[in-house]
Amino acid sequence: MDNYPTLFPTQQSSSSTSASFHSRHPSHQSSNMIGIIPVFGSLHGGSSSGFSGLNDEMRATTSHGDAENEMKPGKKKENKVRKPRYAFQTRSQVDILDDGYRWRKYGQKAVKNNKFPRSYYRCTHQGCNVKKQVQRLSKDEGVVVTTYEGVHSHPIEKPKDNFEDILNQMQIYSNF
DNA sequence: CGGCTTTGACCGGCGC
DNA sequence: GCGCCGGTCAAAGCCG
Repeated sequence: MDNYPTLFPTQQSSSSTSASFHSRHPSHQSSNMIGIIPVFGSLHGGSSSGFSGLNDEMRATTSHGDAENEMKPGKKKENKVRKPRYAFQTRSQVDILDDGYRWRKYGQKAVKNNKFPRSYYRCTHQGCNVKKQVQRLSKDEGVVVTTYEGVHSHPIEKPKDNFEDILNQMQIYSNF
């Protein structure tokens, strides 16, 4: 199946699946991407990544999440399709970073070792099971970690064609 | 009036 | 077997 038509920051050719950070609310804060961590379904290694402090805080988030949606004991699907997971570390004053998609909040839980809660969002598009969770580091209040799970299979709901947005994307991509 | 946030309860897995 | 923990559901309320 074509579950994964496009991946994330692999190539710059797919601008549709990219993320354009812009706030819907009239609160324009300075958001500088200071780190991006592609998290795959292999966390068993443990110290495979060199993200010391950050990874330590995020371990609780990505600890037991490794495989696809259906992983039932006894009836494990041979589906080797693992859901891609990407963690974005962004410097922003606000938690809500609109990437162009429409998200619906479906939960909020307190995180251990963290004074700030974690918000769970889900793409409101029908058939799009992309999830995303936003967490703020207790150590650095100005750092927001956004973890995307899954890949969108539909165009971005863009309010309008803003060159600024596209420019913003390109800047983000050329940042690393 | 519709879509979305909120918030507590619930569930399944894992560790002890 | 029990309790903890992270993730999800769902009813009610809020806001445009």
